[in-house]
Amino acid sequence: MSETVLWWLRRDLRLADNDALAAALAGGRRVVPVFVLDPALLDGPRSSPTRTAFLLGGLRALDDDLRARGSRLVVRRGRPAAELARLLAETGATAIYAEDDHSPYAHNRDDAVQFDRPLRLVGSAAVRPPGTILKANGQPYTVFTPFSRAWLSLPLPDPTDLRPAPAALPDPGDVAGEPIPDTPVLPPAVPFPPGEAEAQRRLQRFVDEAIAGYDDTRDRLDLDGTSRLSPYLRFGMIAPRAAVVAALSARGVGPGAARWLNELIWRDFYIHILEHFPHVTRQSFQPARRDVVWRNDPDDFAAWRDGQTGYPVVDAAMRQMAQSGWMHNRARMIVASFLVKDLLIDWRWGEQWFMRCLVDGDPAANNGGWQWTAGTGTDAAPYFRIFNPVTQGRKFDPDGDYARRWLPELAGVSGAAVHEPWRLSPAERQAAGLVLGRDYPLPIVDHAVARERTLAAYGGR
DNA sequence: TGAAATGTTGGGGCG
DNA sequence: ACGCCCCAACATTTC
Repeated sequence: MSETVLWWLRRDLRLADNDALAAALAGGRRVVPVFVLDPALLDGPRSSPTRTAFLLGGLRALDDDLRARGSRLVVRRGRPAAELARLLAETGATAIYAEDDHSPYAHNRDDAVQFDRPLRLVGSAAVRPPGTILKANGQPYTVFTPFSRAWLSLPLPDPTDLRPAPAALPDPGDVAGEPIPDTPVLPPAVPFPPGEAEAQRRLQRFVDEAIAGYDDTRDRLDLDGTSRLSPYLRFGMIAPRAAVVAALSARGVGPGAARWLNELIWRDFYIHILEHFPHVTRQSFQPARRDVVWRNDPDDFAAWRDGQTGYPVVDAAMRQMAQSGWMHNRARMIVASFLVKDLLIDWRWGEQWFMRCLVDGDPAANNGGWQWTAGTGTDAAPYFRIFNPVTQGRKFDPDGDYARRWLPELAGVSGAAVHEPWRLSPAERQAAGLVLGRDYPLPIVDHAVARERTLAAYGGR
């Protein structure tokens, strides 16, 4: 019998362009594909039933893809190191192959895998793994623009660098596993069918239809101008390298492709930041910003969380996330600015709530985004950059369609006036069938007042 | 990957 | 014709 190895999947749920799979297969070995359901992740304080449901759907899709090629997915549950130890004993495997994963939790998890047979980390969840982009003095970048310049100066991938999915896979043999759980169920309102095939279709559709206009429409809340690939990138249902190749190939269509590539470089940037500065999960990247006196009013937090702040663009976005598991990136900045700078609530409260809701919730990107908004992070928005929720709504949802889509109680208010319902005349409110304070809240804070309060709290004056 | 306050300019109304 | 004022539009500064 030929040699056996384990292929341990974590966040690379795909067969195409999977370096770890290719390395496991080298030499014609028997490969046992393994996924370990890790209770520390699935039931932790930062877990999300929606994201778990998406993951389980991805496992099902992967299992189908494996079975179509003569293999199957072995699913176990427990502490990964313990389950892998059992699997090595049961299969006689001589090595474990996995794609490198870079969060602090991932490193601890992988460091616990210490056996007489090696864990070989091949490839990366980043396009360019941490450590490969450093300043001349060997230090990591902490500012995005020079980071991206260095990122782009390295050899760029092209289509020939992408490995096709193997047409056939070896039979993993008789290895015990548990059925893929059927709960939690992905709510029908979540518009992300899991799986590698869907991820590839979306990338293709985005490149064909939307990437040319991405530079103009990416910030529009009311349009479908983004790729909506984030959940798939989060779980590696598509290789980030494949997304980069697609962006590079589309450069001829206009500035949109370069802009989207820039977003993919931001993704790598925050993976690197988390790798080099793991303390950012617990506190501000910038020591000078650790002494902000947060108000942390629980009622304000509840209003924000539930989409009941009285600012329609904020509330629409929070309800979009609660119902669909996803939020437009512009809206993420708006609601984050509102929580941190209008309500003066610790950004970590918002960061955790996002992790509990988002299908694409990812520690690096989520932490980076929150610290950016809070003005506490690398290359962050300055403390005095405070979004005006009305201005943002009028600018990026100019007809009010996004607000009305998620706030049925405002359906009777037409146009951009929906962004400040408290300014409607009594006659207009009556015509819209709207009683403020009953159907929809009055603003929980006056933005102008809140802004002054935050400028003072951040030590501006 | 802001917004508000403040400053400047230039056209038009008007005495 | 001229100065004065108002104010919108734009630019700059400040938070």
